[in-house]
Amino acid sequence: MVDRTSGVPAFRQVAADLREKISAGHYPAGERLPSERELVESYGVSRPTIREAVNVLRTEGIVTAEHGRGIFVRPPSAIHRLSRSRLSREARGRNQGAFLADAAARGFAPSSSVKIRFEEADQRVADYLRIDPGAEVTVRDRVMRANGLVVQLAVSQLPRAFTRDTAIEQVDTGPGGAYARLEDAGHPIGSFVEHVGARMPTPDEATALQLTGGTPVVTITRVAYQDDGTPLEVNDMVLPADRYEVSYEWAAD
Amino acid sequence: MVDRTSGVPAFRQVAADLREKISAGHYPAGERLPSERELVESYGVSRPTIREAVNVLRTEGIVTAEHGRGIFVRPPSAIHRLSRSRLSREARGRNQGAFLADAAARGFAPSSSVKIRFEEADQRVADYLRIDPGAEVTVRDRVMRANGLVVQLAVSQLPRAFTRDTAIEQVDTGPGGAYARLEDAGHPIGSFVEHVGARMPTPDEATALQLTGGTPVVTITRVAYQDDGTPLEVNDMVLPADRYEVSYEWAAD
DNA sequence: TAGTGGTCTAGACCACAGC
DNA sequence: CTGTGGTCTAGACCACTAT
Repeated sequence: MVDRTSGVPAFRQVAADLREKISAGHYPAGERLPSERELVESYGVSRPTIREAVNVLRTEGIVTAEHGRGIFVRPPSAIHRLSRSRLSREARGRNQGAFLADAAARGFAPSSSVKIRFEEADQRVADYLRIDPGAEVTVRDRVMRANGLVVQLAVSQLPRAFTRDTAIEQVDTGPGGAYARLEDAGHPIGSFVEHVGARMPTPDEATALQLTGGTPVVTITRVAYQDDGTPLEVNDMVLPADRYEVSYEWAAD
Repeated sequence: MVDRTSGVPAFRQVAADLREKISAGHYPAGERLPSERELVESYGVSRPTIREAVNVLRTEGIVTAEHGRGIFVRPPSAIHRLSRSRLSREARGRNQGAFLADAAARGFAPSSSVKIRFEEADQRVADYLRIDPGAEVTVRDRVMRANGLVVQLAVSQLPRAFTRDTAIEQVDTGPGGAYARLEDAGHPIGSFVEHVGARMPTPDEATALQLTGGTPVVTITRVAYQDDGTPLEVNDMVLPADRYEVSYEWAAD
């Protein structure tokens, strides 16, 4: 029931009550909540009010609604842990790059599709790569899946001058991935910088990543540098925040 | 106007149309949108439908609603850039710790409030610190502000054995901050690990950080290790995703 | 005081899931 | 077929902002 004198909106009281019941284990993970019409009865408010309360919990990522089935408590997602060691030369030597290294370490079935195109660099990419805006870049647009589920989007851009006549311009970059091909072509990787942020997904990203409710995405922009400091690649990654944790470690200085 | 035959819900059509007008510059950043009642007229739908469309944009962080004033296009936020150099010994030598180093670098007026308490470590913290659950930890609960605006929450926990009789148990830890005091006490910092993720804020966090609409938070769990590998501190930070970008750089290996 | 967003009602019909 | 969530209407009243 709802306290009409408290000044707190009814839908917030309902949301708070359901949130508390969920965290107290009254509705365990995976469990179905009472139907909206049952909640209308038990809280004594109208259905739009119940729906607004449920929307609060959906935006918080606590529940998901399934059309025709009900409202379910969202189980915690399996977390992919990424650490910088995924980019080590040693990992490249063993297999085909960062994503496959993660798959091997965590035992999921990886698959990915790649589209390759050639474009003129926009201002932002040109700044990262220290080339002129409009210079030609090779764009590798990747969708990565784990057990069929899309888990990562990545758009990698490299100056075309570094990729011509290499397998980087092919769908299959071969063992060790694009970084191994850069090294083959006389561009030894010297260092990486990753810029990490988070935001709400665009509608396109939400569709591609099958994001329900209020799940944010983690964005990582990685820049790979040659050992003389020349930028070789900028890679924009988008990951569902509920399925990833990224770790970095370093020695104090 | 809305196409009733397309199968796309009316509120999504309205949201998509407004989104497009905003990104096309028809409504520039900071601009007020037409009022809900005006939108009712121009799209030919009911007010709840308009409100649902506006809620989509609010969840995406594109607009904010201000009671009694209107709906406004959200300007991009000033970004705080954090890099690992904020934790260098050299930065500690210059001032009073990571947050003040950021303030000095970026020229905002920093302020913070600290609450100190002593607790028994929970399982998660005990795992990080490699101590027994229930062992006493010193908890430093900090709220950090830039020009008066809350920009960061941080809860730092250290085994009490390392903090007894040090300024870490005081509100003011002195020059160089808690890490400098640990080093004074014979615990030289050897390395750091940071685990980065993102999620929607809890209601409490949304209030504390004054988050409107669908702004996610970036979470960073930092563990500081002594040079012999002993964990010294675990620090859970919560930052508004629209105001922060965190960077890490390292040499390829 | 007028205009704004915030909340809420009591319905209606549709689309999907599952028996 | 029944029950579920998804969408939508046409109002109503409240609280806040600005003039």
